[in-house]
Amino acid sequence: MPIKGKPNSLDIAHLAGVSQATVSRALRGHPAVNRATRERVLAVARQLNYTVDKNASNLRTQQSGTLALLLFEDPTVDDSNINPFFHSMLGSITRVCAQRGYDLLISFQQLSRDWHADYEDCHKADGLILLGYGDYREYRSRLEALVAQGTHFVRWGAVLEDQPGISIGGDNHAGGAAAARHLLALGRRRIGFLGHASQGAPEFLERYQGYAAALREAGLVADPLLQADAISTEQAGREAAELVLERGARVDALVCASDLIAIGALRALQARGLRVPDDVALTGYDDIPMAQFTTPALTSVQQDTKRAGELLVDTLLKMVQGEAMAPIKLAPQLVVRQSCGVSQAPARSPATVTTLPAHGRRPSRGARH
Amino acid sequence: MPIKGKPNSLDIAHLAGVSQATVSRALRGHPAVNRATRERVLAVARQLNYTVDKNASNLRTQQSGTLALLLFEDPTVDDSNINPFFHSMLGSITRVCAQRGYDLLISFQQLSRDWHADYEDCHKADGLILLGYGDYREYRSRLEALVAQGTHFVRWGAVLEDQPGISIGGDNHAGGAAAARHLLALGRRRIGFLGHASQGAPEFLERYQGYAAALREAGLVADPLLQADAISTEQAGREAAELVLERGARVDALVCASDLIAIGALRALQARGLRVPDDVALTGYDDIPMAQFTTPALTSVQQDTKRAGELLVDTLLKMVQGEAMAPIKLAPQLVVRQSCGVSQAPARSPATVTTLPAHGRRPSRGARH
DNA sequence: CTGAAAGCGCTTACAG
DNA sequence: CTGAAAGCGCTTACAG
Repeated sequence: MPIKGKPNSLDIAHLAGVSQATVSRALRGHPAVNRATRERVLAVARQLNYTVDKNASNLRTQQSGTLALLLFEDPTVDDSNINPFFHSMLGSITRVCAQRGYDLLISFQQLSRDWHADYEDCHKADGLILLGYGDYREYRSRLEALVAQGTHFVRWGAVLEDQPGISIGGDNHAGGAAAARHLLALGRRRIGFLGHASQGAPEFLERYQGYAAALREAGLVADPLLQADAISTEQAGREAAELVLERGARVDALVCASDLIAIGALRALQARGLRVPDDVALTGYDDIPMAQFTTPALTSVQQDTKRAGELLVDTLLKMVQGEAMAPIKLAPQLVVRQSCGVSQAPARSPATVTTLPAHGRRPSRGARH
Repeated sequence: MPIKGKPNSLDIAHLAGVSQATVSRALRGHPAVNRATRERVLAVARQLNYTVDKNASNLRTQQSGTLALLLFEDPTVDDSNINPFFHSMLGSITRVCAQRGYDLLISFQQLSRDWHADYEDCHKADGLILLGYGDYREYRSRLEALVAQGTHFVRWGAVLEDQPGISIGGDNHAGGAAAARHLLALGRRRIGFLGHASQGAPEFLERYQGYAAALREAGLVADPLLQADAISTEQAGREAAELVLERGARVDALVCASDLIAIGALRALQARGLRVPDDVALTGYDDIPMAQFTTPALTSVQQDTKRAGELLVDTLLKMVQGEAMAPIKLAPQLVVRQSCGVSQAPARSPATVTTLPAHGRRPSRGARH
């Protein structure tokens, strides 16, 4: 065997005594190839450690067998600390891609970069998965550009009306409502909300609206004095909690738009000598791994990241194949721990999990509408 | 503009009134191109939203501008739970790749899969970054195969003598010793070790050896009754702690080979009614985010994942360019929290950090040997 | 400074 | 069932 670089299909052809076209067919399992021929070719290929050059085959077929995951982060967030919620999404997406035989390209983009043309246009990926918490108003126009170019993409985030492209997200309204109802059922009445309740953060806004709706159901009104904006970081949570406390209004519970916010709030409360849950009860959102280690352990709204990853990948793959797909909302689950005080449910396991019906959308497998 | 698919360089050439070769040169910033010509080409390209087809250019140049990150996990680990330590490595590697202008392909491989030919051979990546905790004996032969094929790769893990390829890793001996010395300084004498102390897990073995060396320095001997094997999961940690306790030998401290093991041990101890740190002190390893949220917060040995990511990527990139590189050991830091009891150091901040000198290797920037 | 031409390694109609 | 040939979209000597 010559000690040249990687062998190509012509090398295999010579050694197997067939044409290069036949090598290609044999390797791809083309049905017309004679069985004996195919086996000869495969044997030679294996012996030479031959693999098909992806650049060449992709160029020829005009597809890449690769998906790109683009993660946008709030620029204010510390570079090295990706939101833990995304880790679990990433793990799930990676595995599903592998199962489907696709490679995954990943990139942590800044909103400022000119990403829209990056991957699919240059044929490095067949489609894009967008993940992130940037200001929705800022990047909505980017989504429109992607749609206009015919780029295939799915996005994790709030599922809104009249949205460019396909979004898959949790039912944030149901999740926010569940957290608030849980607190109401435990007798809390002065319930605040920590997190951006604005158009720029539609997921948080929906959680806020769910929270407010639950209060209304109970004949209460969401008190603006008990709400403070926060992005999804511990520090922002701490500052938001301090802001609410400084306003002096009575508060006996805080629904937080994320676990990181809740952890920050927990620290702020404890620093003030307030007891959680005795003085102020707390709920988080996402159920990141840390939630079970805080003291008290955090009651949180869990999103099914495993299923989310599957839906994102499979939806995108179908879109790449030309199918028209629809947005999907996933039902969240309330995970009850100790940060809200005694639950009425008998605490048999360390955490009690309640599945919530999705709000307005069917959460079932492959749900479309 | 015709509504055909993506424009190619010939389309640009026609519209700019130049040859296709000139378009290619202009786009790549070739110095010989006339300034006015280049600007005309760039203007047309921008207008048509043209991007170079990577498959074509990679095929032509025989390189990909892409690195592949292969993560191996212990097959016994739950699929959805990647070791949190790897998350932070992953974040760091991703960012460095982006900074260096490289794309990153990621894959969570099972050891069983035939990965060695996967990425570089088929020209999807110029080099491989290997990350993982599989059994070292099992995959050492794979590393040898990679070396034999001339594949460019770097690996995160124990830096051993006579190792195939280039490894970059923490100074585990120094880390294990630091944890044990800290406990010794606090008056503990019956110090155990939780984690695989075998050739199959060289990082854990080195930590164990550091621990044993520190005991020897203090005139003590590592008691086999106080050691139990564990892979890096909470459950394994719990079981290992239970095993040690069941043996009935007196124990007043446990050095754990990872934070997950320590968290499991913490739960096992507390379930038995033992107080941490009063009855048994505990140290972890890796300083994952959860370590600061346990009660008591976990004293741990921190690895500089940011720097590790930089070194992995930059070393690999140099290897791709033909440079010969050497292994690197990174100095770890002891992060003191509450799980070992009162520290002699005045606890000014919530955590006291001590940088340790690397053991036997220079930890300095770009260190080689 | 620019163009014509070769060629990277495949896949896939088109013949036979 | 198999081969000869075209062509995917680039980059880069080679001329001029």
